[in-house]
Amino acid sequence: MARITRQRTAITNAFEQAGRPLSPLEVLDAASAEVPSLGQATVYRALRAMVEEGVLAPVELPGEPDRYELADAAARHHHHFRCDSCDRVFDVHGCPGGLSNLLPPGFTMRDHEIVLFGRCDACAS
Amino acid sequence: MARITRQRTAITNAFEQAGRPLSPLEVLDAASAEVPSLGQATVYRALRAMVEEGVLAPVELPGEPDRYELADAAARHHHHFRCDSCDRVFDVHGCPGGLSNLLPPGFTMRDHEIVLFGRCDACAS
DNA sequence: CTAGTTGCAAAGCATTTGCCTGTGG
DNA sequence: CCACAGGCAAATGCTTTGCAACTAG
Repeated sequence: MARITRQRTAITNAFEQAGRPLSPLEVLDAASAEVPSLGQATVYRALRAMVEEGVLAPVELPGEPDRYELADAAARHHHHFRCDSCDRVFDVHGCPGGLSNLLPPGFTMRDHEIVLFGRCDACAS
Repeated sequence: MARITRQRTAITNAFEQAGRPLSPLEVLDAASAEVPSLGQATVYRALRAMVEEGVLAPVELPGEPDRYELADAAARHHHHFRCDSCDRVFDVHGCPGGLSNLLPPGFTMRDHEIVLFGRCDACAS
């Protein structure tokens, strides 16, 4: 099982304080404040381990490095919004449904991903 | 303007014969049959140039290298399907709509992307 | 001709791995 | 104690770039 280390705690804290999906670099920045010696390899290893443990869920966006969010936030089916201006990613709840109607004949759908692009409230003004 | 070379022609042919979004590697494989000396750098440079010329449109999928498709195919609004088994990507026409209802207050939507995951007809059997 | 294109190999980035030291339990 | 975790640096994989040779128009 996973050991509870200073680094791991700092990474978990970063996610709890952010409340939105974070990239490995964002995690490194945030957690470095708490554990200055934190290395990038540790962040990547911890993120992967935490995904396997079910603590984090990966958020893969088009044309960008993967991000991660706390698994409990991911439990409710949701999608993502990426701000054109500040590049941050936010959760979007709800889902249009009816996507399986779009499938070509013979195709079966296992899952889907929806990403919205635009401006967040802070950047819209 | 772009010059018409053997390599460029081979790349264009690859897209026309495929009829679906191709990754740079898939392009290299397909076009190498026609121009064996084709190098990867040439493929990347040609793809970028063709996107700028408006001949190709980029298709960015979560967690994967970019793919490209012919711009005329991209002109009609559509989305993509990625097969879990063969990793190929297909176009999916249609769109559920109503996505702007999902936006949090104050957010504005410029565009959206939908990706379906599952099995294509060839792999479903 | 001659500017744009190609091919090769080296350079860049983000991410992963090797290896040895540190440490949680 | 000692196996797992961390830190550093080297390795990897995909994409880009530098540069000399090539070729379309």
